[in-house]
Amino acid sequence: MSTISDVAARAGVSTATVSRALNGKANVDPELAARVRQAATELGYQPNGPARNLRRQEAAVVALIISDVENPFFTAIARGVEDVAHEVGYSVVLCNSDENADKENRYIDIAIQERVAGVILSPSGPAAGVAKLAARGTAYVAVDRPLPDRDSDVVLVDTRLAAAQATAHLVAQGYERIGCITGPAGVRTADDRLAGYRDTVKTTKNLVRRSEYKAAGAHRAAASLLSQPNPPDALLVANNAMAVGVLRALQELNLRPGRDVGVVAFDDAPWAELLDPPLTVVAQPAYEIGTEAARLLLARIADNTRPPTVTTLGARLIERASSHR
Amino acid sequence: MSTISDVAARAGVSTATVSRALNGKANVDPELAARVRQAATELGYQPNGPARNLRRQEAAVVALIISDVENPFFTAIARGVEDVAHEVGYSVVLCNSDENADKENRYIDIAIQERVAGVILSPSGPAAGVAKLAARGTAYVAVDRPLPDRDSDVVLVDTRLAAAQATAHLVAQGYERIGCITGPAGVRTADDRLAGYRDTVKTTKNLVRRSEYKAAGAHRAAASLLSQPNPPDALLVANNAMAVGVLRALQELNLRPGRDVGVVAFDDAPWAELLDPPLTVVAQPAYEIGTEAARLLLARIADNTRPPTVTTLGARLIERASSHR
DNA sequence: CTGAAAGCGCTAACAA
DNA sequence: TTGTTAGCGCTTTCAG
Repeated sequence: MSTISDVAARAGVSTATVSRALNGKANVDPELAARVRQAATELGYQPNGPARNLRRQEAAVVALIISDVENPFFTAIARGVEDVAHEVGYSVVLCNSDENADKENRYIDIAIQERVAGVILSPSGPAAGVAKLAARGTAYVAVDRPLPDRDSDVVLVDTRLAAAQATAHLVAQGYERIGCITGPAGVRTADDRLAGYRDTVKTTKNLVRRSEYKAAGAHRAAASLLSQPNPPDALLVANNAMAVGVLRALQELNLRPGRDVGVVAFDDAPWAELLDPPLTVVAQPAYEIGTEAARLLLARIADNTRPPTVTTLGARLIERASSHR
Repeated sequence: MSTISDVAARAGVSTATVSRALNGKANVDPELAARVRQAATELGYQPNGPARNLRRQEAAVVALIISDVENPFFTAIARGVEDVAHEVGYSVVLCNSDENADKENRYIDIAIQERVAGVILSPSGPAAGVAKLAARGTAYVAVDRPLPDRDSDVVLVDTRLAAAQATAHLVAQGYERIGCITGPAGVRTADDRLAGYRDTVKTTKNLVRRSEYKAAGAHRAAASLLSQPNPPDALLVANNAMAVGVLRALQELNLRPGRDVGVVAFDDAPWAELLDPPLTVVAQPAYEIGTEAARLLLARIADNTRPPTVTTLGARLIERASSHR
């Protein structure tokens, strides 16, 4: 593995000149620069990242810590982040925290140790790790959920409003006992979606269930809700994975979405239209969350003293037949 | 940001001792070690990764370069890799090459520059970048597709056999003009799936289409196939995203899967069962591909002289109604 | 068992 | 414009 001094020797210049030439710094004689580049190519020179990062005290890398790699909502965010970061020469590393505070903290530690320039994360709860980022002055921004007890840049979706509108849509369609299946208490998006639902239907009845943001939990929740003496005739479901569980429960009970039980779920998916009946969804602007978060992070890397901002994006109800009688 | 010398000073020992204590090396007085750990905690010491990696000439990180973060097949692989790597103290960084040779090469360069211990990748073609890994002696293993012109450890699925079996299943169900929609020529999985199809149905008719491994391309392909004078009565579809496009085309033409056109697609998905009729699929053992690849990579990191191995896993046909008349 | 010190490869003062 | 040189923070001989 050749080093900068090999290149310098071959080009007949000093290592400083090689460094300057290869990093496109001004004030290098074009002819020397050419010689340096040639020597570098001939040797197959690859700069030593750790050495560079050690010297610069920072790596041109941003870490993106998301709570579920298998959730298309988060992977779409990842694309948004990547596209913006790459434009300005940053690499993105994706870390999967799996909704698990330990893993999240572990990845935050790694990010700190590797001296990444910044971190974007979807916090899985009141994360102790984030305090470390703040303490070290590492730039970070939260997406999808705000950080409790901490103000930072954050990019959110107005999910409470979206939930309220989705519920209103079900009301408008003539459903009368609307239930809600949402995520765990304490997870902000789960609480907000429930709050939006309650903004629209004031009900004291037992029409709400919570579970993990997963299909299995939602399946149980739906089964329990629908087997009650006085079951709901419509359901607001708080994410995509949960929708799968709910729809499966409906199938098992021989209930047809739309006709028997109106269904609206958060997050659009390519297959939502393929269902019979097609699934009504609240589409969140995931890609834009990513691009916006990346832009904020870059701005904060450049200047960590700027006041924290809250960016709220809107969601869009896409009406399909699962919410029509 | 405190350094190892801060810790050393506070514990009243040398930096060498701190290093030894914190890295769990033998031969450190337990009492000193305790003092060191305490000092480290009090200072919130986080080792400087770049410095450590520079010195060690290697980072305890493996890079996973996949061709599509939004494809559940690859994210399942990612989980497999993570689970194995974490067990032995390696971190995993996920890079999304987007089926794009430039991005892939770029990520390979980054992996080399950052001196990662190894690379797992799903090659998007004859990648020049891989030669650099080999030249540098960085361990790597290919998943899903072998590397042309290069023998390395590789973890594959016997996708040709699986395609042949899936096609045979369609034949057994009484379909008589079976078509195939597969990925781009030159992509090994696409070619293999087509070959498996041809192993079963010897046809000279115009029943094959290729497109990107995406919904849009498959949609066009299906539309073109089905609007022929003598259209197919069944379709083998080479991946999950494509299945979405094909099913959409069927919907538009008012053709019902199973009854009108038999459909089998590669890759299972949680929503496959929700469709009406449910989708018959060839389920690939994605998670196991990941765990196996990680194990091979670890072995190769330990000993790069071992002969390359080819691991082939089987796929499983899951029969559902879309392939029943 | 512990400490002193060299040096990994690079960049950025500082000099020339 | 170019070169010389001093570290960045860590691990690891080598002495003690």
